[in-house]
Amino acid sequence: MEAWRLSQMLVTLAERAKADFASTVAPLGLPMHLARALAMLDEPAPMSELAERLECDRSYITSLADQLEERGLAGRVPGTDRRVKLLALTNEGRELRDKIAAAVSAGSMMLTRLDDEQRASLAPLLERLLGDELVVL
Amino acid sequence: MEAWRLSQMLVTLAERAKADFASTVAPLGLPMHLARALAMLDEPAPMSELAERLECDRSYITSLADQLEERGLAGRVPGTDRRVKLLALTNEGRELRDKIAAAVSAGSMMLTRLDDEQRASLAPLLERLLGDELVVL
DNA sequence: TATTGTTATACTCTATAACTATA
DNA sequence: TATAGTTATAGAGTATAACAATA
Repeated sequence: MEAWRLSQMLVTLAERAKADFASTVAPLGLPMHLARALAMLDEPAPMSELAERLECDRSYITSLADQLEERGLAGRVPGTDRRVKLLALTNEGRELRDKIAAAVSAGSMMLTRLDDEQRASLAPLLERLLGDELVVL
Repeated sequence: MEAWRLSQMLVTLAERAKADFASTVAPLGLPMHLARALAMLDEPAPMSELAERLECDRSYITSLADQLEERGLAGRVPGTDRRVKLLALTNEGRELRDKIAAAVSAGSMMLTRLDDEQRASLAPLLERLLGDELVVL
Protein backbone atom coordinates (compact mmCIF):
# COMPACT_ATOMS: atom_id res chain seq x y z
CA MET A 1 0.00 0.00 0.00
CA GLU A 2 1.45 3.33 -0.99
CA ALA A 3 -0.09 5.25 1.89
CA TRP A 4 1.37 2.76 4.34
CA ARG A 5 4.84 3.15 2.90
CA LEU A 6 4.57 6.93 2.89
CA SER A 7 3.41 6.88 6.49
CA GLN A 8 6.36 4.73 7.43
CA MET A 9 8.72 7.14 5.77
CA LEU A 10 6.99 10.10 7.31
CA VAL A 11 7.30 8.75 10.84
CA THR A 12 10.96 7.97 10.25
CA LEU A 13 11.46 11.42 8.81
CA ALA A 14 9.69 12.86 11.83
CA GLU A 15 12.24 11.32 14.17
CA ARG A 16 15.08 12.46 11.96
CA ALA A 17 13.83 16.00 11.44
CA LYS A 18 13.53 16.49 15.17
CA ALA A 19 16.96 15.04 15.83
CA ASP A 20 18.36 17.19 13.04
CA PHE A 21 16.81 20.33 14.46
CA ALA A 22 17.85 19.45 17.99
CA SER A 23 21.49 18.90 17.07
CA THR A 24 21.61 22.07 14.99
CA VAL A 25 20.35 24.07 17.92
CA ALA A 26 22.31 22.34 20.69
CA PRO A 27 25.58 24.27 20.07
CA LEU A 28 23.63 27.43 20.89
CA GLY A 29 22.91 25.94 24.30
CA LEU A 30 19.21 25.39 23.73
CA PRO A 31 17.14 22.23 23.96
CA MET A 32 14.70 21.85 21.10
CA HIS A 33 11.50 22.70 22.90
CA LEU A 34 12.90 26.06 24.02
CA ALA A 35 14.12 26.80 20.51
CA ARG A 36 10.66 26.10 19.16
CA ALA A 37 9.06 28.37 21.73
CA LEU A 38 11.57 31.09 20.93
CA ALA A 39 10.85 30.80 17.23
CA MET A 40 7.17 31.48 17.65
CA LEU A 41 7.57 34.55 19.83
CA ASP A 42 7.97 37.07 17.04
CA GLU A 43 5.56 39.20 19.00
CA PRO A 44 4.44 38.88 22.63
CA ALA A 45 1.79 36.19 22.91
CA PRO A 46 -0.54 35.06 25.71
CA MET A 47 0.61 31.86 27.30
CA SER A 48 -2.65 30.15 26.45
CA GLU A 49 -2.11 31.00 22.80
CA LEU A 50 1.31 29.38 22.92
CA ALA A 51 -0.31 26.27 24.35
CA GLU A 52 -2.61 26.11 21.36
CA ARG A 53 0.13 26.68 18.83
CA LEU A 54 2.45 24.15 20.44
CA GLU A 55 -0.47 21.78 20.93
CA CYS A 56 0.38 21.15 24.54
CA ASP A 57 -1.06 21.68 27.99
CA ARG A 58 -1.05 25.14 29.61
CA SER A 59 0.90 23.80 32.56
CA TYR A 60 3.74 22.89 30.26
CA ILE A 61 3.85 26.46 28.97
CA THR A 62 4.36 27.60 32.54
CA SER A 63 7.42 25.37 32.66
CA LEU A 64 8.72 26.63 29.30
CA ALA A 65 8.19 30.23 30.36
CA ASP A 66 10.11 29.60 33.58
CA GLN A 67 13.03 28.19 31.63
CA LEU A 68 13.06 31.04 29.13
CA GLU A 69 12.95 33.53 31.98
CA GLU A 70 15.79 31.84 33.86
CA ARG A 71 17.91 32.19 30.76
CA GLY A 72 16.95 35.80 30.29
CA LEU A 73 15.43 35.11 26.88
CA ALA A 74 11.84 36.13 27.60
CA GLY A 75 9.73 37.71 30.27
CA ARG A 76 6.11 37.70 31.40
CA VAL A 77 4.24 40.94 30.89
CA PRO A 78 0.68 41.55 32.08
CA GLY A 79 -2.14 41.68 29.53
CA THR A 80 -5.18 43.95 29.59
CA ASP A 81 -7.27 41.08 30.91
CA ARG A 82 -5.54 40.75 34.23
CA ARG A 83 -5.73 36.97 34.19
CA VAL A 84 -3.57 36.90 31.06
CA LYS A 85 0.21 36.98 30.92
CA LEU A 86 2.01 37.67 27.68
CA LEU A 87 5.36 36.09 27.00
CA ALA A 88 7.73 38.52 25.27
CA LEU A 89 11.28 38.08 24.04
CA THR A 90 14.05 40.13 25.57
CA ASN A 91 16.71 41.64 23.32
CA GLU A 92 18.89 38.69 24.17
CA GLY A 93 16.04 36.39 23.22
CA ARG A 94 15.63 38.08 19.86
CA GLU A 95 19.33 37.77 19.12
CA LEU A 96 19.30 34.09 19.93
CA ARG A 97 16.20 33.50 17.85
CA ASP A 98 17.98 35.04 14.85
CA LYS A 99 21.02 32.86 15.45
CA ILE A 100 18.80 29.81 15.50
CA ALA A 101 17.22 30.73 12.19
CA ALA A 102 20.64 31.25 10.66
CA ALA A 103 22.04 28.00 12.01
CA VAL A 104 19.07 25.97 10.83
CA SER A 105 19.13 27.60 7.43
CA ALA A 106 22.81 26.83 7.06
CA GLY A 107 22.91 23.35 8.50
CA SER A 108 19.62 21.56 8.27
CA MET A 109 18.79 18.46 6.33
CA MET A 110 16.57 20.57 4.11
CA LEU A 111 19.51 22.45 2.69
CA THR A 112 22.02 19.67 2.49
CA ARG A 113 19.84 17.04 0.89
CA LEU A 114 17.56 18.95 -1.46
CA ASP A 115 18.29 21.41 -4.22
CA ASP A 116 16.29 24.56 -4.89
CA GLU A 117 13.87 22.91 -7.23
CA GLN A 118 13.19 20.05 -4.84
CA ARG A 119 12.59 22.45 -1.99
CA ALA A 120 10.19 24.39 -4.16
CA SER A 121 8.12 21.30 -4.85
CA LEU A 122 8.25 20.13 -1.24
CA ALA A 123 6.89 23.34 0.26
CA PRO A 124 3.32 23.13 -1.07
CA LEU A 125 3.10 19.45 -0.14
CA LEU A 126 4.11 20.21 3.42
CA GLU A 127 1.59 23.02 3.54
CA ARG A 128 -1.08 20.65 2.39
CA LEU A 129 -0.10 18.03 4.95
CA LEU A 130 -0.15 20.60 7.71
CA GLY A 131 -3.61 21.69 6.65
CA ASP A 132 -5.16 25.00 7.39
CA GLU A 133 -3.83 25.25 10.90
CA LEU A 134 -1.15 27.75 11.70
CA VAL A 135 2.22 26.84 10.29
CA VAL A 136 4.46 27.30 13.26
CA LEU A 137 7.70 25.79 14.36
CA MET B 1 15.02 32.14 4.36
CA GLU B 2 13.32 29.30 2.58
CA ALA B 3 15.27 26.58 4.37
CA TRP B 4 14.29 28.05 7.72
CA ARG B 5 10.62 28.05 6.82
CA LEU B 6 10.80 24.51 5.47
CA SER B 7 12.55 23.37 8.62
CA GLN B 8 9.85 24.96 10.73
CA MET B 9 7.19 23.19 8.75
CA LEU B 10 9.06 19.94 8.87
CA VAL B 11 9.39 19.99 12.64
CA THR B 12 5.71 20.81 12.99
CA LEU B 13 4.87 18.05 10.55
CA ALA B 14 7.08 15.71 12.53
CA GLU B 15 5.03 16.27 15.67
CA ARG B 16 1.83 15.89 13.75
CA ALA B 17 2.84 12.79 11.83
CA LYS B 18 3.74 11.05 15.04
CA ALA B 19 0.52 12.10 16.75
CA ASP B 20 -1.40 11.02 13.67
CA PHE B 21 0.26 7.62 13.63
CA ALA B 22 -0.15 7.21 17.39
CA SER B 23 -3.87 7.96 17.34
CA THR B 24 -4.46 5.72 14.36
CA VAL B 25 -2.80 2.84 16.16
CA ALA B 26 -4.19 3.49 19.64
CA PRO B 27 -7.60 1.82 18.97
CA LEU B 28 -5.66 -1.37 18.30
CA GLY B 29 -4.32 -1.13 21.83
CA LEU B 30 -0.75 -0.35 20.86
CA PRO B 31 1.46 2.58 21.79
CA MET B 32 3.40 3.97 18.88
CA HIS B 33 6.82 2.62 19.71
CA LEU B 34 5.49 -0.94 19.82
CA ALA B 35 3.68 -0.44 16.52
CA ARG B 36 6.91 0.74 14.95
CA ALA B 37 8.80 -2.25 16.26
CA LEU B 38 6.08 -4.58 15.03
CA ALA B 39 6.20 -3.04 11.58
CA MET B 40 9.86 -3.75 11.12
CA LEU B 41 9.70 -7.40 12.14
CA ASP B 42 8.73 -8.81 8.77
CA GLU B 43 11.32 -11.47 9.44
CA PRO B 44 13.02 -12.39 12.73
CA ALA B 45 15.83 -9.94 13.46
CA PRO B 46 18.63 -9.83 16.03
CA MET B 47 17.90 -7.37 18.78
CA SER B 48 21.05 -5.43 18.01
CA GLU B 49 19.89 -4.98 14.44
CA LEU B 50 16.60 -3.54 15.68
CA ALA B 51 18.59 -1.10 17.79
CA GLU B 52 20.36 0.11 14.67
CA ARG B 53 17.23 0.42 12.62
CA LEU B 54 15.31 2.21 15.36
CA GLU B 55 18.39 4.31 16.13
CA CYS B 56 18.18 3.64 19.82
CA ASP B 57 20.13 1.97 22.59
CA ARG B 58 20.22 -1.84 22.94
CA SER B 59 18.80 -1.59 26.45
CA TYR B 60 15.69 0.01 25.08
CA ILE B 61 15.22 -2.90 22.70
CA THR B 62 15.22 -5.19 25.70
CA SER B 63 12.34 -3.20 27.09
CA LEU B 64 10.45 -3.23 23.77
CA ALA B 65 10.98 -6.98 23.45
CA ASP B 66 9.64 -7.50 26.97
CA GLN B 67 6.52 -5.56 26.14
CA LEU B 68 5.95 -7.38 22.85
CA GLU B 69 6.40 -10.69 24.63
CA GLU B 70 3.99 -9.79 27.43
CA ARG B 71 1.37 -9.08 24.80
CA GLY B 72 2.09 -12.31 22.98
CA LEU B 73 3.05 -10.46 19.81
CA ALA B 74 6.67 -11.61 19.50
CA GLY B 75 9.11 -14.00 21.09
CA ARG B 76 12.85 -14.32 21.51
CA VAL B 77 14.44 -17.20 19.62
CA PRO B 78 18.12 -18.14 19.92
CA GLY B 79 20.48 -17.39 17.04
CA THR B 80 23.36 -19.52 15.84
CA ASP B 81 25.77 -17.28 17.70
CA ARG B 82 24.58 -18.13 21.18
CA ARG B 83 24.96 -14.55 22.40
CA VAL B 84 22.36 -13.40 19.86
CA LYS B 85 18.61 -13.44 20.32
CA LEU B 86 16.29 -12.99 17.40
CA LEU B 87 12.96 -11.28 17.87
CA ALA B 88 10.23 -13.01 15.86
CA LEU B 89 6.55 -12.21 15.46
CA THR B 90 3.98 -14.71 16.65
CA ASN B 91 0.92 -15.38 14.50
CA GLU B 92 -0.96 -12.94 16.67
CA GLY B 93 1.80 -10.42 16.08
CA ARG B 94 1.58 -10.85 12.34
CA GLU B 95 -2.16 -10.36 12.39
CA LEU B 96 -1.85 -7.18 14.39
CA ARG B 97 0.89 -5.85 12.13
CA ASP B 98 -1.42 -6.31 9.14
CA LYS B 99 -4.22 -4.53 10.95
CA ILE B 100 -1.90 -1.64 11.68
CA ALA B 101 -0.92 -1.35 8.04
CA ALA B 102 -4.56 -1.38 7.01
CA ALA B 103 -5.60 1.18 9.61
CA VAL B 104 -2.80 3.55 8.72
CA SER B 105 -3.46 3.19 5.02
CA ALA B 106 -7.11 3.96 5.56
CA GLY B 107 -6.87 6.72 8.10
CA SER B 108 -3.59 8.52 7.94
CA MET B 109 -2.98 12.11 7.07
CA MET B 110 -1.25 10.95 3.91
CA LEU B 111 -4.45 9.61 2.43
CA THR B 112 -6.85 12.22 3.64
CA ARG B 113 -4.85 15.28 2.69
CA LEU B 114 -3.05 14.35 -0.50
CA ASP B 115 -4.29 12.95 -3.78
CA ASP B 116 -2.53 10.27 -5.80
CA GLU B 117 -0.47 12.68 -7.81
CA GLN B 118 0.68 14.58 -4.74
CA ARG B 119 1.65 11.36 -3.01
CA ALA B 120 3.61 10.35 -6.07
CA SER B 121 5.63 13.53 -6.00
CA LEU B 122 6.13 13.40 -2.25
CA ALA B 123 7.63 9.92 -2.18
CA PRO B 124 10.93 10.68 -3.93
CA LEU B 125 11.41 13.82 -1.85
CA LEU B 126 10.98 11.86 1.36
CA GLU B 127 13.40 9.25 0.09
CA ARG B 128 15.92 11.94 -0.61
CA LEU B 129 15.47 13.50 2.81
CA LEU B 130 15.88 10.14 4.47
CA GLY B 131 19.08 9.59 2.54
CA ASP B 132 20.68 6.26 1.87
CA GLU B 133 19.93 4.80 5.25
CA LEU B 134 17.33 2.09 5.56
CA VAL B 135 13.81 3.32 5.12
CA VAL B 136 12.06 1.79 8.07
CA LEU B 137 9.10 2.73 10.15
C1' DT C 1 -19.64 29.93 36.83
C1' DA C 2 -15.78 29.90 33.35
C1' DT C 3 -11.05 31.03 32.20
C1' DT C 4 -5.82 31.99 32.92
C1' DG C 5 -1.98 30.62 34.79
C1' DT C 6 0.45 27.86 38.66
C1' DT C 7 1.71 23.96 41.60
C1' DA C 8 2.44 19.33 42.75
C1' DT C 9 2.73 15.08 41.03
C1' DA C 10 3.21 11.22 38.01
C1' DC C 11 3.82 8.90 33.68
C1' DT C 12 6.19 7.63 29.17
C1' DC C 13 10.07 7.24 26.48
C1' DT C 14 14.76 6.71 26.30
C1' DA C 15 19.66 6.75 27.71
C1' DT C 16 23.90 5.45 30.70
C1' DA C 17 26.55 2.36 33.30
C1' DA C 18 27.56 -1.83 35.22
C1' DC C 19 26.87 -6.70 34.65
C1' DT C 20 26.54 -11.74 32.52
C1' DA C 21 27.29 -14.97 29.09
C1' DT C 22 29.40 -16.12 25.03
C1' DA C 23 32.87 -15.49 21.40
C1' DT D 1 39.44 -8.76 24.97
C1' DA D 2 35.09 -7.63 22.48
C1' DT D 3 30.17 -8.30 21.62
C1' DA D 4 24.88 -9.30 22.64
C1' DG D 5 21.66 -8.76 25.71
C1' DT D 6 20.03 -7.53 30.59
C1' DT D 7 19.36 -4.89 34.85
C1' DA D 8 18.94 -0.92 37.64
C1' DT D 9 18.64 3.66 37.57
C1' DA D 10 18.00 8.31 36.05
C1' DG D 11 16.66 12.12 33.09
C1' DA D 12 13.87 14.76 29.76
C1' DG D 13 9.54 15.98 28.20
C1' DT D 14 4.90 16.24 29.00
C1' DA D 15 0.29 15.44 31.05
C1' DT D 16 -3.44 15.46 34.88
C1' DA D 17 -5.72 17.35 38.73
C1' DA D 18 -6.45 20.60 42.14
C1' DC D 19 -5.96 25.45 43.05
C1' DA D 20 -5.81 30.88 43.04
C1' DA D 21 -7.01 35.03 40.88
C1' DT D 22 -9.78 37.32 37.78
C1' DA D 23 -13.69 37.76 34.64
